[in-house]
Parts: sequence; structure tokens; C-alpha cells
Amino acid sequence: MKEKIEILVQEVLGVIGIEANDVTIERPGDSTHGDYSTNVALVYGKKTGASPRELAGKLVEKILETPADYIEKIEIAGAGFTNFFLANEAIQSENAKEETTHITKYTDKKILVEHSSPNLFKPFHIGHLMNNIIGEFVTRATKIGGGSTTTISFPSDVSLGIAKAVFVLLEDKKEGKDVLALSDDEKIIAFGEAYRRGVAYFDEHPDEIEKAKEIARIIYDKKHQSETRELFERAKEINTAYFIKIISELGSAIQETIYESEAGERGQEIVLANTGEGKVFTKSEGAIVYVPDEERKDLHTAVFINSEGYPTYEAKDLGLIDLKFSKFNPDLSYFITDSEQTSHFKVVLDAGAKLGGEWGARVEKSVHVPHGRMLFKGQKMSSRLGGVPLALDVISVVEEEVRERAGEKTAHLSSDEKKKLEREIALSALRIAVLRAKPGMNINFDPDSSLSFEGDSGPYLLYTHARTASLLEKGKEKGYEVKFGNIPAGDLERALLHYELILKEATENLAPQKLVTYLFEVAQLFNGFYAVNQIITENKENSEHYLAVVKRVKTVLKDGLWVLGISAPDKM
RNA sequence: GCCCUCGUAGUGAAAUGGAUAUCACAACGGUCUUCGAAACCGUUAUUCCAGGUUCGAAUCCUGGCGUGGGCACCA
Repeated sequence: MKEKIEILVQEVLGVIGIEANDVTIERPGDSTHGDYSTNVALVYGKKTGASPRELAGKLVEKILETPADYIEKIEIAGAGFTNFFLANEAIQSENAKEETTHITKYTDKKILVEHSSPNLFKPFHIGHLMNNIIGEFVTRATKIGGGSTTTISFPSDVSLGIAKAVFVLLEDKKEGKDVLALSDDEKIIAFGEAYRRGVAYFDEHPDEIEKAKEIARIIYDKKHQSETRELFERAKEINTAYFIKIISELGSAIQETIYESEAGERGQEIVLANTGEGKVFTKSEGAIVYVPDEERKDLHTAVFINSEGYPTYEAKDLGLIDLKFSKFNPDLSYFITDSEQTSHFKVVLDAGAKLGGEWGARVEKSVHVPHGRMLFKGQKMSSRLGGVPLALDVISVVEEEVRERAGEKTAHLSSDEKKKLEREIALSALRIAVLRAKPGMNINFDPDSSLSFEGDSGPYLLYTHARTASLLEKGKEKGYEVKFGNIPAGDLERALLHYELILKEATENLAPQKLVTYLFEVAQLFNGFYAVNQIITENKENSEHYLAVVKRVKTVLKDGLWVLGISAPDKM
């Protein structure tokens, strides 16, 4: 519909003698300004010397010479806006469409999304949760846009930090405390503790650092065989299994893995092959560094290979890009990380672009999606690991809140059903709290306040969806069909009309907040409508028409929530 | 010190350079013997400061103040 009007305006402007290659049709902020609006008269009025309202007048006159059946009326308003009001039938036929998508950016493209990358010796914490929420959105946005999307994670399996953790675990074993003898949950905590203790130990005993370096050499060496190597391998296995379990509990999935150890090797090769006089990388103080161009004030010099000959994070990310493109050859490669890494990636990509060959295109196709921090304010939160709340602990605190608010409403459910529902509602609260804000912003999540459960919240959308499901069920029982009748469209139908366009904007620009805001609007309009109108009555025609509107509301909510990573149950 | 980010009611957020800045929470006042009150209706309240560009600025530019982050061998 938007395209139709766009073409119409463009053609008519051509007849008037204005070559308009930039016609924007938008949804007005206020429904009294019509269903679609254009500002072409303001934009081109000045260029042609006519006043905007005068030009708008001419435009409307010309359009009305050959009236289109889908337009009810056209008005000129404000400084010279041209507002289009759709005919009732046109609104209904848009809302009756089963499936339409206007998304073109991802169609038939191979897409790689890297998110939820764990450090295999640290438990999945609140930062990973944040990362997963954004990553899952990017994954689904590209999928619904027709992309062939592969998810990938980049676990950190080797580093001096991990070697320090292994050192501590070996020392524990000497004292008779075997980490492998603990229960699964305790193991995860113990690994995290060991990481922290290891770092602390060598901060206090810097003279013993050779011990950690020796272990580092062992864990880098895949062929080595020893007690140390064995412990490391077991820990890697256990942590990997834990990671997969958590990801699936979040309703997410990771298909592919590239380990940091692989990327490190590859990165090192690339850097070494491009080091020297007149090349991309240069030697400095025993290390190999990249120095950006003078005028790039936003970039900094970075070490790629340290003076001990090991690849740093920078080289590993360069190697990772190489592995991603050589293995998957994506058309678009997204990677989601905390926004603290923004300047790091700018440097890595800038260096990559200078490597020549395919690298220019690879850098073009690589998109860093940064996210902010989640600040969890709950009073009930206890952190088990040096101040950082664990993902599962955060979720269970939110589930507890859901349970309290549900009260007797879920009493009839079996305990398994109840658990599943509580998880779904809790995750909807968390996901909406994150995705309602622009990516990159920090999020304050407080399960003690109503912000995440009432009004603009995940549970509000789930409740509204369940309400529509219940109505459709009632309609079915009554033997009513679902079809639009001869009843004029109100604000709700006029809002529903725009779903596909909002979805396009939200997915192509990776702007989940646009979709969230829109879903709230639809839910509010529907709930307001519901409060003053009886949907199912003895009047068959009216009921069937209303049910058609309800069905469209349900579809929009269900589909929209899916893109956000949220499953909407029919009952709650 | 340099670079990046953000600054919108008491609080949390929204707004491709567009029309009267939107939504929620909190506060106050209403609505359940009828389709789900995790809901609905009403009241109060908002663009950090100073310049500039523009027909039009929360949005763009310059300067200032403030937040968060980064700045050589951690990831």
C-alpha cells in the first residue's frame, strides 16, 4: 500500500513537471492526519518557487483527476503536508492478508550471526544474557527477512587467565579437593571461582608467573599428554555442555563454533605474513602492532602479537574473521558484543581493510552490533561470583516474581506446565526490558518494580495475546466464522495496517525498539477496544467482523514477539 | 589528557530533520454478578546549558557541563 501511494505521488509530480526521485511516504504520528502522509510539497515547494500549500493543492487536484478506489480522501494540512485516508475496503484487505513481507535486505542472503560467546571457565552471567537477547533478535530478524542464517559462537578456551585457573585447580587437587568430584552445578561455580582465584593469586605472587605460563603452553598444545592437559580437557567439556544447556533454556540455539585457540593460530599467521617495512603491521618494543593513519583520531595503536610471541585479542579477532569467511563465506556477518569493545573492533577492521585481496569486501560485510550493560537492581539478588549475577540466578529471581504476581491464576496447571509458563513469562519480561530500548543503551532491570510486569512489559503483551486466543476459541465454540464485515475501521484497524512496514524498519535497521513500541500500541488499542465493546454477541455479522480484527491482532502479536525471541502461549 | 557514547516528566523508555514531543511506572481519583482486572478510564508532570544551520531541531554543526566506556602487550 505504501508503495502504491509512493508511485502515485511520484507519477503525479512528474505530470506537474517535478522530477522527484526522493518521495517519502510515512505513517503520521497522529491518526487524525490520515493513514499515510507525504511532505513532498514542503521539500519541492522551495525548489520550484511555489509555496508548499500551493504545490500540495496542485498535487491533490491532479491525483483526484483519476481517482483511485483505495483512497477515501486526501487532505492538505499544517505547513503543506498531504495526508491520505484509505478506504475501508483497502484497510480490511490489508488486514486480511495472511502473510506479507516487505523486507528485502536479507532475502536470499547467507548470514552469519555470532553471539553468546562464553569464556569456558566462567559461568554464563548477566552480560551473556544481554548478549543473547540482542543476538537472538538479530538472528530472527534476518531469518524472517528471508536470510539463510547461521548462528555461531566463539568460546574462549585458551588464555593465560585460563591457565591460572587450571593452576589453582591442580593445587586444590594436591590438597585433596578434586573439582571433578563435585556435582555439576557446583563444578561450574568452582571453575568460575578458580578463574577469579587464579588471577588474584598471580597478582599477589608475580614472581611465580612462569608456572602459569608453563600451563598455558600445555593447554595451547593439543598433542600434549599429562594430568594438566587432562584436567583442562575435562573442564572444557563440562563447560561446553553447560553452555549448550543454558542457551537452550533461553530458547536460543547456536549451530557452529569456532574456538579462540583456532582463531589465535590463524590470526598469528596472518599478522606475521603482513609484518615489516611498508606492510600493515610493524614491530615495536618486541611486540607486533598496528598503527592507524594519523587522521583517524578515533583509532588507537594496538598490539596484535605480544612480546612473548602470543596472539592477542586483536590477532584472534582478525583470525576469526578469516575463519568465518573461509568457512561460511557470508554475505553479511554480524557479531554481537558489549559496547566496551567498540573501539577494539574499529581498529581490527581498519587493519583488516588494509590487508588487500578479499579483505576489503570482508570488512564491508562485517557488522559489529554493540550492546549496553544490564544493571540488575533486585533486592533479592545474591551474587555468587564476585559481584556478577549469573544468568540462571537472574532468571530464577524473575520467575519468583512472576509466581507471586500469578497467585492463584496458575493453580490449575500441573507443576511442569507451571514451570514452563513461569519461564516463558520471566523471559518475556527480560527480553522486552532489553529490546524496548535502542541497542547499545544500558538497561536497568528491577524485578521489584512494576516496570517490567505491568503496562509496557513482556507479560502485558503475553496477556493480551492470550486474551485474543481465548476470544477466538469462544468464537469457534459459538460456530462463528472469522471475516470482515461492513463496519468502518477504527484506530485499531488503522494501526494494524502498518505491521509489515514497522517490521521492515525494525529488522533492516536492527531497531527492535520500533517493533516493541508498535506492539505496545496495538495491544493498548486492542485492550481499550475490548473494554468498551462486547466482541462476541448474538449479532453474528458484528461478532464475525470483530473476530477478524482479533485474529489480526493475535497474528501481529505472535509474529512480532517471535522476532523478539519471545514465545507467546495461548493461555497464561 | 585524547577518542567514542549517551543526556527527554519524580522513575524507566520512544520519536527516517516534520504537524500539539509519545508510552509506561510511581502519585491521586474511578471501573469486576456479562467474552481473561497480569486489564480499562481520568488528573498532574518532560527535551542539560549557550550559540548556529533550516520553512521546520530532542534529532544536524560549534562550544560548555554531566554520564558510561575505551586509549600497547587481559578478553
